[in-house]
Amino acid sequence: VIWENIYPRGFPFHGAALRLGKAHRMARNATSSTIHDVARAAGVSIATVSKAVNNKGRMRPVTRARVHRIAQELGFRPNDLALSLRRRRSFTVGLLSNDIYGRFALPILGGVEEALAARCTSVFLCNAADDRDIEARHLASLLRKRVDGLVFTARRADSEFPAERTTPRIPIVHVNLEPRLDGPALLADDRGGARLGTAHLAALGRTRIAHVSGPQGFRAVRLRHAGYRDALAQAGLTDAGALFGDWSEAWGWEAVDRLFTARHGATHPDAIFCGSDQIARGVIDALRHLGITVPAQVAIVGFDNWEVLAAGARPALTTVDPCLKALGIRAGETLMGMIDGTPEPSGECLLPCRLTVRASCGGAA
Amino acid sequence: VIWENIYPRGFPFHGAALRLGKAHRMARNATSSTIHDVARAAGVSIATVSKAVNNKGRMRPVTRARVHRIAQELGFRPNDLALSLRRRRSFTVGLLSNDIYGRFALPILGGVEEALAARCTSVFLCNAADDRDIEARHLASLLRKRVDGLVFTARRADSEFPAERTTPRIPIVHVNLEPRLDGPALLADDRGGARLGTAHLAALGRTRIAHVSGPQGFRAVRLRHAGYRDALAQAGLTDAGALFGDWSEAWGWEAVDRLFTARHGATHPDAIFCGSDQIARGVIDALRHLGITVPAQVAIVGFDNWEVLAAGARPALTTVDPCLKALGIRAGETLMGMIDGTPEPSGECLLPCRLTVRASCGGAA
DNA sequence: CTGAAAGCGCTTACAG
DNA sequence: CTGAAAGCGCTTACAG
Repeated sequence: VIWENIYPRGFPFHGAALRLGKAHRMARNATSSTIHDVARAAGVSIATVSKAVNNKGRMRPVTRARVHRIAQELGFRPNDLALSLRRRRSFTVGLLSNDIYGRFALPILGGVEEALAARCTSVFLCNAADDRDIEARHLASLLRKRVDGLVFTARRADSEFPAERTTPRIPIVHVNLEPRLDGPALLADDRGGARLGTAHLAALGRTRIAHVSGPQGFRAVRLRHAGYRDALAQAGLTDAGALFGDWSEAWGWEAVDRLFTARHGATHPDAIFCGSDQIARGVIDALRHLGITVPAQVAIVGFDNWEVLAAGARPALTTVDPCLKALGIRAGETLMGMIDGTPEPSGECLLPCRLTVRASCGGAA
Repeated sequence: VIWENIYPRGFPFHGAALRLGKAHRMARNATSSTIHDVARAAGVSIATVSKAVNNKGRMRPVTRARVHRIAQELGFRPNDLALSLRRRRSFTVGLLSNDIYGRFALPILGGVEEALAARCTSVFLCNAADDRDIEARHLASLLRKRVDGLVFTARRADSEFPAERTTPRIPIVHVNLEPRLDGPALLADDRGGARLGTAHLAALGRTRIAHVSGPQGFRAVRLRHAGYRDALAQAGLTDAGALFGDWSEAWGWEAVDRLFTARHGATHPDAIFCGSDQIARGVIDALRHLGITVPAQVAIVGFDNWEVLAAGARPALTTVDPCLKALGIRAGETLMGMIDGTPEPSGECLLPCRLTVRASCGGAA
């Protein structure tokens, strides 16, 4: 095929007749029609085309209509790159995480994307993969691309992320992450959520409520433990034991072994508030294995509302939902507000968790 | 605070001394220094700055060094918007899915992002959320942003996605999705994977291998079933029964009930090849509940290598890994190749699955 | 009602 | 060795 003049004015190959495959043509990003093409075809100036297609300014209705029609026929698609250059606003934001693969980043990411799409802005997805170099490169690239704002998220709220400490001069929001740069941080209220889950157990009449959670090095673990103790105190109950291990089902099995097999007598817990659904899942499976019925003998509450684990459990797991997607949506909206000029205080802002009631506590919703 | 002249030449407020808050300033995207600023400070022309910072052209080393230093001091960061406009290449691609929340989109997405980041191109994340309108809007936005290429992915390989049927004139690749527009499609080899899993069971000496899978409406279910039968035929074994239900643990429990409780005699399977890890998980738990030991009495193989389910199972699940992340990486590389001009045939390209051996079959790796 | 011109921030032949 | 100028594709005051 001979393509003539597919290179626009000013391009090195302009004017040459070149023999090119489709692939090559596509590589040059298939020069779609511009405002000049429309202007020429409609017999007007580019200024008029601009006003017409943007429904701005004043002109004879018939002119506007003709321009519209021709733009349509030519498949005219305004070039946002040019627009952004002029506007000094790209309608683009960067989402940077140290762990995009993590199960928890996903709903946040989806929420942010949803909120931004609703405000006509696109999001660049960047995974720093726990690598400082990659993180720096992503950040530099985002800044060169003139994103209007930045959102940071991480695997853990207490991550040392971003490592970069110089704040770029654009709005920033942190999601489920302690803020390390200027700008607000939206976090799930772990402590409040734990209070909610534990109080649910107490309200159902359980009096010997144990706690099985992850590594105490995690901020989330400490906060959830604190919330558990808050609720106990409030209900006038005493601590039936808090066990800390790792984030795994295996640890749930082991904890049950410690709580029910190794100990004896009537001191067994009648409820367990777990620090994660994974742990809760192990606990439930282990109890069934021991012939201890859930919820009749022991009621269980988890944390995370990780659908595949919680809904698949037998009985299905009642659990605290950190509402990560809502967090993402809220973050997206906050960022858009800042971009539009609404001042936002730096610092942490906690969003409430919700209890998702299934079958593992017996009580109905 | 009085900010003078923070608006560049040509901007409506240029030249005015304005009283503005920080938020407002940020909203205008904090006009960072341009090539003109550097040129002025260095006492050279912008052409020279351009050549200097890009290490192109020839000039006195001392000039280059000075420009470098000044650019550094001024925190000069080239504006990619301007660059892209000139180059007609944005170093940006769009990733559009009908289900970004899905567990399967995640590793694909991560793989694509990783491959593209390595080639200095950023990815726009777009979730169509099964909504035609949103899909169309995202697509239009991506095209206006002049992405260099597009990758489509979906919850199911046989999704009617994208709904849009007119192919944009830029490279496209489909990942784990039957192609509906021009361009190649990279898919996991479900049939080959199922063959792998079933053959593993046969090689271990199992002779009565059953199959428990999801809804037959899914392409993946039909292909995995076919692969299962391939392997059976190859091993000279007969079909010990294929059951189709839904993608849930509960269905795994029910299938076990049908296979082991409802039937009697010596005809029980000694192995089950499951169509998903979720199903396999239900099967394993149900077997344990019945006092049937895995793998001694019954060996299990799953499909997906969904870490949280497979590693958490007791015993840990041997399963077929569709290598989704590798698929994503490959897709990213293919797309970059196309953008650079390498022609790529349209049509499906299957990538091999791998067996991840854990404990549910007994045999070691 | 319509258009010419300047400008957004860059790069690249081309001339000096 | 260095710089003036044109051009990427748009928008917006301003003049006619």
